[in-house]
Amino acid sequence: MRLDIHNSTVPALCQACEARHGGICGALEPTQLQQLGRQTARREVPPGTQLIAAGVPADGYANILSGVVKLIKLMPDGRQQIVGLQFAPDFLGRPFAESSDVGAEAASTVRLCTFSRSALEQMVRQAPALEHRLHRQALRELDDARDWMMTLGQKSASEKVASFLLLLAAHVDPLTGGYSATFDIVLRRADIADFLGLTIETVSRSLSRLRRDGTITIERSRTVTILDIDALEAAAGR
Amino acid sequence: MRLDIHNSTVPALCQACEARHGGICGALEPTQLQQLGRQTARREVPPGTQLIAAGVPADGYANILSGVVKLIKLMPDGRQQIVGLQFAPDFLGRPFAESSDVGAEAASTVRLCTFSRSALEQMVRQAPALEHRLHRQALRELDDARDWMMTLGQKSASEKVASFLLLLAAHVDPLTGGYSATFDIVLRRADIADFLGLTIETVSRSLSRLRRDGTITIERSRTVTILDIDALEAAAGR
DNA sequence: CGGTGGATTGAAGCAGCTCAACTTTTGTGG
DNA sequence: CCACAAAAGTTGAGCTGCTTCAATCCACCG
Repeated sequence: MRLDIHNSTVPALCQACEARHGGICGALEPTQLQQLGRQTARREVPPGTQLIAAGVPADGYANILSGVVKLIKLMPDGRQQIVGLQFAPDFLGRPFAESSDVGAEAASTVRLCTFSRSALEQMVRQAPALEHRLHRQALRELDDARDWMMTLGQKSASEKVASFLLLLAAHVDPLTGGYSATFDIVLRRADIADFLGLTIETVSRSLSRLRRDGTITIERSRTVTILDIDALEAAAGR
Repeated sequence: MRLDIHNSTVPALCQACEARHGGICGALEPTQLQQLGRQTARREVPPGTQLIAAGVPADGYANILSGVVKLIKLMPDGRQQIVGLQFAPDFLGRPFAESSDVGAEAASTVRLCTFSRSALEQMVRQAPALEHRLHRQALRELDDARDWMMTLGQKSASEKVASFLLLLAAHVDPLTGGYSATFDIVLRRADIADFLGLTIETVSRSLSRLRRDGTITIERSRTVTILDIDALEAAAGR
């Protein structure tokens, strides 16, 4: 594997790009990567940065190279729901629409490979496989969204929190396929609450209970170690 | 509009097909429709028919010609969440996957235009615009799913029920773009409860309150008339 | 008619929310 | 490195909205 990664015709940026194989760029030929490479810019943003504003025409798209991005929906009265988390090497943005009704915000320090709407459209025209990749990611996100609907609609508070920890454990490390035993909760308690449809107090109580039960440990409110993965899965309701 | 609908090169089936323009087949040329037409079968199924079983390799795909289809996710302990409703002229099925982890069940009498996996794949190869249509529908469903996550996670019971009525009013009539003033709730109370993450009793109480407030009327527990659309939207939390 | 499945209504219990006090962590300046 | 302030998280106590359990009502159909 990775035989072609040192091919000199692949742009230097893309050679080292973590999104190269898992993300949408894996659909591109070296010459196409070169072309796209000329139109991309790397960006590193601090936590809290607004990446896409809901309802506002977006300036472009991006691949996530590292970090976690929150997708947020807002109600007129200020209530908010986090409708998804995105990790490397996900594609970020809403194709075929002027604007999206979900906002995107960096939950951690996030590194991005950004490009314009027209650059993407140009690449799609030249490489139909690219639209296929985008399509597959959309379907994967749809599956994820429906999974989470199950969590939001049917699970109890403690099941929700356990499910959230499993979600993080499965995604924070883009390289490994399975669960990470130790990882950082990059979200604040308020964000977790908005993701789970709970209050910060209930989230905190549920985490404390998991710790008291010996299922996990938590250091400085951020670093989680899973001590008993079976117990955690059971606590998540499956 | 509809100038080409009587073109004799379009298969008779498709000429009258309600899914023709709004659905994915709108992406096809008459000759392609002819070709697909030879590989499709119409089917009419009664309420309750299992159309797609979760986790089981699906035999094929379909367009919904009329009726309502429930998308259902199940937990090991039997709890279930309806993760979406599909109306004419939606495409039904999960492209690019052997099986889906959501099941599909007819909520009303449903008329379908069915075709095999290979027929679809063949058409996609010949008409890239078809994949584009499928992609757009996936993105629309993703938007819908995220909208509903907001409802599930943040709204109160009565807001959920009002949101559900607005959803139905906007979709039961595939022809009009806006809300229908009068429509049938095709789902049973138990289904509504599974869609909203509530119990049947709470759904019933919320409906009764909307009726008592003069916002809607309900005949024989099934036919709803919206008397005050503004009040209903306000009750839905927007 | 009577019977059956679905819907409504009532009363009591409890899971998660609200309000409030306290603790831990983080950031800043001496 | 410590002192201090601000922000974030935890814990407790009481309250409330939804669920649970149970009785009744209603539409439909042989």
